[in-house]
Amino acid sequence: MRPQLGKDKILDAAVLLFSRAGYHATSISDIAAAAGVSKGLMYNYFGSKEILLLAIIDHASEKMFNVAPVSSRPSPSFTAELRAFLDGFQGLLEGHKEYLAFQVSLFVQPDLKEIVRIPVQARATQLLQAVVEMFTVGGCDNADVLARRFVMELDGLTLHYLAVFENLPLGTMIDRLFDNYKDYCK
Amino acid sequence: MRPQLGKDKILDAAVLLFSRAGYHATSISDIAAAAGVSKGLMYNYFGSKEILLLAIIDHASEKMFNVAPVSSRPSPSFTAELRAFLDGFQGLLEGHKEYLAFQVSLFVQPDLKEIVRIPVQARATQLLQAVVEMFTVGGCDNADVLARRFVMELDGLTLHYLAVFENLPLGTMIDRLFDNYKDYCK
DNA sequence: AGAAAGTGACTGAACAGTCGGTCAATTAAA
DNA sequence: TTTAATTGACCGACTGTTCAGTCACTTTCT
Repeated sequence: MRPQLGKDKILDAAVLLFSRAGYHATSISDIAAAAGVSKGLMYNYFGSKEILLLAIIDHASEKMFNVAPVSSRPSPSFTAELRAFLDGFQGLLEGHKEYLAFQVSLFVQPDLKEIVRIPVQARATQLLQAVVEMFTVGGCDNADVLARRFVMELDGLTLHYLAVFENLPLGTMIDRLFDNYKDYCK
Repeated sequence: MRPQLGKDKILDAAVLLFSRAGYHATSISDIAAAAGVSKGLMYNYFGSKEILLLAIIDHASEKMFNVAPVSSRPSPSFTAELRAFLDGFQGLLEGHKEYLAFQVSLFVQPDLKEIVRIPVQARATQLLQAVVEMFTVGGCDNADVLARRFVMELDGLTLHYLAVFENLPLGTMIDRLFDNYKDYCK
């Protein structure tokens, strides 16, 4: 049987165009044209534009947020762990700026939020849990509360980086976060 | 009371529908119908949907973020000032949740961001300046840096409140922010 | 071996519906 | 009467979606 080349091409083109222009501003025709494929093929693989969106969230999020759980790696110290996490986060921000902005946009548009709520929220809690675990094995008091605040700060940084102040000194802000949290745990 | 003019009815309906459903998911016909007015009248006052959007930002933001500058009010103490600011912020979040989500959505959709960048960014820097001033008259060291981090945390909290975790204990998180920043200044 | 039958990835014209936008005509106000 | 406010039928462009049909390929039959 002939390999399904089209499906991946559609997926890749859709991620790119959705991230570049936004969900509503990107038409199925645009995606098909960018993928070098017919419009009909899209409906052969994905039943609708909304289903394509869900497929993208699975597809792209998996590649992106696939951080190994803290406990599975040898953790030399809490500060090293924290440093590594923040470096990874910085890399994520710098490497996938447009897609991250797109993902935020999904959650802030009522019509799209309804569609993507479950999978994205699952990813969010997953991330929160990973941070809680980092603080827990790091021996912090009130790891839950601390983790939530930490993630909140991370999201604030993300929002500023993505949208508000274009030339935010990302490295400096990350360093400041590191300095602030490194002494909270033993 | 004087009957509401067509222009205002359009503006109010547009704010409501844009906030409820999002910019792209709201049509001019929807707005006209909700305002009890014809579609043509909308184009009499606003040249296009984009211009209507800009008008809304002026209209709604003015009513919403019209916080008096810190220096014009008598400031009994920094902690009181901070408390008042945070209470005001909490009120803003609780009272205009949908509109705030809408405003965030504008900045995170590439096509809309281009349209609203200047006015919204002006509001953002205005808010940042107000916070800097609060920290400055409060006698903080590094008021600039502190203010930026404070605003970042505020934005993170906003994002969580708006989108991520629906039942966030807002009051508790605000209190925690207050406790954390109240001792930074003299 | 070769022919026939079958598979499924892929196409693109066409669909009904919606969109933002226009404008000559009507109504209300000055 | 002159001016401004307001209407709603109308337009072309474009939307997401459908589906009958094509064709390179594999499997089965003779």
